[in-house]
Amino acid sequence: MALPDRGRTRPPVMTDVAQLAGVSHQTVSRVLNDHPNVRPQTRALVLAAITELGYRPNAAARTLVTRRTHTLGVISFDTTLYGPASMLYGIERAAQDNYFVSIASAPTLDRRSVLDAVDRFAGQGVEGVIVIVPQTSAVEALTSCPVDIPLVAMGCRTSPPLQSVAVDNAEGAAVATRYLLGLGHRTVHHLSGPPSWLDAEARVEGWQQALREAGAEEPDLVSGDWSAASGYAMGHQIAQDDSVTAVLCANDPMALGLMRALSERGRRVPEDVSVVGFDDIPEAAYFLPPLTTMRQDFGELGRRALDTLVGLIFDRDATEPAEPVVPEFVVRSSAAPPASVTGAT
Amino acid sequence: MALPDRGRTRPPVMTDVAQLAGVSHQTVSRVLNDHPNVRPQTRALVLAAITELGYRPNAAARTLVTRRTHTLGVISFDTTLYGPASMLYGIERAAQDNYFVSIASAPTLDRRSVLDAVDRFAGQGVEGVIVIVPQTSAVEALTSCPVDIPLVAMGCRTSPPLQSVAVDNAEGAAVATRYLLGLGHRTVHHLSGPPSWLDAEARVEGWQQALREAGAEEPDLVSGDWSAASGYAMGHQIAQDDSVTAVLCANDPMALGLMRALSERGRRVPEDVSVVGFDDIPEAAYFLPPLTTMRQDFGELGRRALDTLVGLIFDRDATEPAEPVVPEFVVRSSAAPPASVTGAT
DNA sequence: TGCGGGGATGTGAGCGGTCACAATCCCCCC
DNA sequence: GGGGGGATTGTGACCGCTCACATCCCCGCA
Repeated sequence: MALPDRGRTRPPVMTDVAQLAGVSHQTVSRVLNDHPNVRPQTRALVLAAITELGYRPNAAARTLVTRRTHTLGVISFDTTLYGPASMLYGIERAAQDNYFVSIASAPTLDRRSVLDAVDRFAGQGVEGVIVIVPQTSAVEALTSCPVDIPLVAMGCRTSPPLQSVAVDNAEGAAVATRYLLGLGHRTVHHLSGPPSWLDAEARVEGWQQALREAGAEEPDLVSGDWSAASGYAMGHQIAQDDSVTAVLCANDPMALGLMRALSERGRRVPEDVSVVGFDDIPEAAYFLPPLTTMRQDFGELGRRALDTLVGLIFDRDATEPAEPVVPEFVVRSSAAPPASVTGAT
Repeated sequence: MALPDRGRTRPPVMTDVAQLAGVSHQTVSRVLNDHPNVRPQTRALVLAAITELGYRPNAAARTLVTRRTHTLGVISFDTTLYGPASMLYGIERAAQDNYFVSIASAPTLDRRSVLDAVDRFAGQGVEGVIVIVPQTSAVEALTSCPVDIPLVAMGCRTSPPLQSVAVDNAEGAAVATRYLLGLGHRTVHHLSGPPSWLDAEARVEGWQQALREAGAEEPDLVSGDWSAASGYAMGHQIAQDDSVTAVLCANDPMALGLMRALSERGRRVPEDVSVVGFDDIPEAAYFLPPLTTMRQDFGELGRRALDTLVGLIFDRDATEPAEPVVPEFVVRSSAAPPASVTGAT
């Protein structure tokens, strides 16, 4: 299982550079690490030797003594989903200058599989881990994580001691709900995400609260699994109920599925039923009709997650919870006043 | 810039384990590496010491001597796009057991930025790199990559010596075009991807070839940038031309944008214009109307990319180009015979 | 009773860097 | 002309592991 002997000779090491430049290995090291107190002339000599030899410092050797890997791990469930993919992208963009980012997808989100992923990363020597697995089970597992490593959860609020950066899901859902109520709808139905997902739960709470504030009746909850397919399936159920005039969906794909189900049942959007999504995926503006939705700034979230993690890495006690990112409501045409208000059919 | 002193004492090392187990460090190493010739009793002793101490081998130290990092790098352009995200996911799932996968996104795909990414990875010591950046510029840069490292390009065919695993884009586009032609359309328009993207070009070729084979007139090419927004923008242009009855789009989001533009101009899909996409994103089945499209098996592609890369890592000369993955045509309802055939308006 | 030989284990030398510390060197000032 | 003192450079130890090799033990066989 050894690596084949690639290339002609063994790659140059620091001593080779030192020899060629006529200095000691330590001086080469100084040049490499931008130490002051190296004569410009000497530095130039070393630099020349480095390029001539095509020398590249050995990361493992350096790590062995500095104890820094400049690597962090990101654990995610399914990076094919727009949300996780965007967060991952945001993290990577933010980390690029200072860290390598290593990824791991947890096949399921039970305690075991999440903890295994953390363990794997710890074995690799990552300096910290960001977790995009906002399920209650995962969060519980992480809260009592046996591995001593800086950890940040991402996407939704978690309780201490587990640090997190979050979008204010509850507020987002509340704003959307109030908007629909404000349009004149008697009440708003909610097609939620899977029960054990924290952000799904937060959105449910926000929706409920807005309903309660307005004194509106709280319809039964219907939940999907984030996919358009589930939105479509549950959509048929929703479409049967003629009293439904407004539906808040927990993400955009489900809204898409719902709209298709609605259309198949001959119920028009927004004339008969108003639909609002969550996320603002790039395609949302081109749905038929264009989807009114709650935009999340995943890039910003990624940046904050990184900041928080770095804070944790360098100062164990930086435990002040970060402000949640507020989502932005994007009004397009999938939501409108109900027929009872406009007077139309 | 040193790491803070996390935890109470320094983590246990091999010698600690050896001492506790009453053996030499070498024996511990043997146990760790599943060497034969260790008495079961001794092995048990060592294992016990390991768990008692919570010992975890130091990856850097091991790498330093074995020269293996068990890490590979994936360079991608925008992992937010469905295609790249899925490929990345596929790679990660396939690699999980044997490698860590490190990611890097190239902000642009010029020579410089791609080569920088490879260089960064080389500095980290990855054993190989998979590149999901199928632009001509990137491929050219990679073909003459100065860094001696196993490299596999992903998504579309490249010319040797750069290895690649590919989807047969040309054939896919040809099949879709023939399908539309077979439906009775006089010709098929094509809303292509950006010019410098290899897979976009391959699809254009396939489309052209199918047209030529059928003796159909070849309309001017219209190209977008993969986004629904660009599909929408170009869609308006296409919608103006009443002679257009069938459009093959180079991916699904552009098809979505196109359909919206069409609908705004009062042209129905598929009655007035047939639309076919490419990729089969999970949402495609829920577009209005459901999109007929060419499905790509990105997971399989990821697996193959990994296989190829591993082949390259262990046997420099395994240079037989892999068979391209054939996409699967998925018929839904966005394409139909033209009005001239059905006799309707 | 002595010897060959293989299994089990120990010993010491690196792997390629960085760190702490020592050794120079140079310049300035008394 | 000699003594700081800072800038510059060199020396050797050491990070934690694996590798090559030496050693030791025990058994079978002559």
